[in-house]
Amino acid sequence: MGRAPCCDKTVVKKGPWSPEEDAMLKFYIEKHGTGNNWIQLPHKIGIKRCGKSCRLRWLNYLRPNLKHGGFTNEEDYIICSLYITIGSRWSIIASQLPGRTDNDIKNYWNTRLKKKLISKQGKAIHQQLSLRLEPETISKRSSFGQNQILMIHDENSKPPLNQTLHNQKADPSITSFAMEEKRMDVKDPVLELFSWEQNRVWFDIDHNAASSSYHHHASPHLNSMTTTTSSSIGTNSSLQMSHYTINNNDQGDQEMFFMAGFDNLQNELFDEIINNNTAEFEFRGTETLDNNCLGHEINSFVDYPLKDNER
DNA sequence: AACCGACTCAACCGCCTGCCT
DNA sequence: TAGGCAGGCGGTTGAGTCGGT
Repeated sequence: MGRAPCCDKTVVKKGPWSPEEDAMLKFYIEKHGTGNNWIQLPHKIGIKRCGKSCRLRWLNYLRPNLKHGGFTNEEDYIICSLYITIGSRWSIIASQLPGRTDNDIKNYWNTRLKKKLISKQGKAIHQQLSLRLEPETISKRSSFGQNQILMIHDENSKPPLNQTLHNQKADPSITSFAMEEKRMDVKDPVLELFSWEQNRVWFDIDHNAASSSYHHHASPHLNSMTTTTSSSIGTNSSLQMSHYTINNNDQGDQEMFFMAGFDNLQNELFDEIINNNTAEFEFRGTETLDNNCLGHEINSFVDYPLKDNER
């Protein structure tokens, strides 16, 4: 036996709301509030609607300060960033966008934004999103912090998609990588090159002041992003690149990269991702050592467009 | 002008969660 | 602790609209 319905479906009206119904609902709630009981609300107002329908109508259409349509580039960016990180948890995404409803964002993503991204970045990125972000594989209790860059590689040598996230509850202390390996010879600014190969993202660090050149290879597998690093002098060591993890329900932890200084560039970078067929980003900045933590201060980036035969 | 497929988005459905008794 | 219930949520639907032929 199924669950009892919340109201008598044979009595309540369904379909689009009339202006009169809207006016009655709006007038009543503005005067009396919801009374913390949506089920009783339509009876008090005197409209033949299901309580859930009243709630939805109020939240998605009638309540004050709602915005409809006209999503800005910044909103696009936030939606994409959060979708990549937490999946289709529209209410959480909506909580980051004042005046937007989860329904609006969901519709906008499904009808426009997803296609926009796919058309710009190619099918591979979409496949990557689908693979990585099956909602059931990510804990609903996960959270996220500031200064995160989620590096998404794909299987076809397309560019990684780097995203930084906004969150009002972010932990401001998260600003740098932490290395298990203690490195005491890092003094001067370095050039960092981010790129990708089959099944892995990689970046080079050229230590001007050091006697060796290090090549750090990150292998962001679906369920484990523990990385390894190797240097030109032949040592291999384990590199912990993240302070932060997202718990997958069944498959262990998923890690992310963190960097400092990226916030200033995120909109510019995002515009490049959205509007151009960017093949590669090269990040430039400063590497510092602090309490045995290797920090990467990103000051600028250069993007390289896709070649014609890659479009 | 008529048709038709694609698109949009308001609204519904049903499951899950958390609160209350 | 268990059961009932309302709220919350994400997926889906379908009527209306748009644009191309």
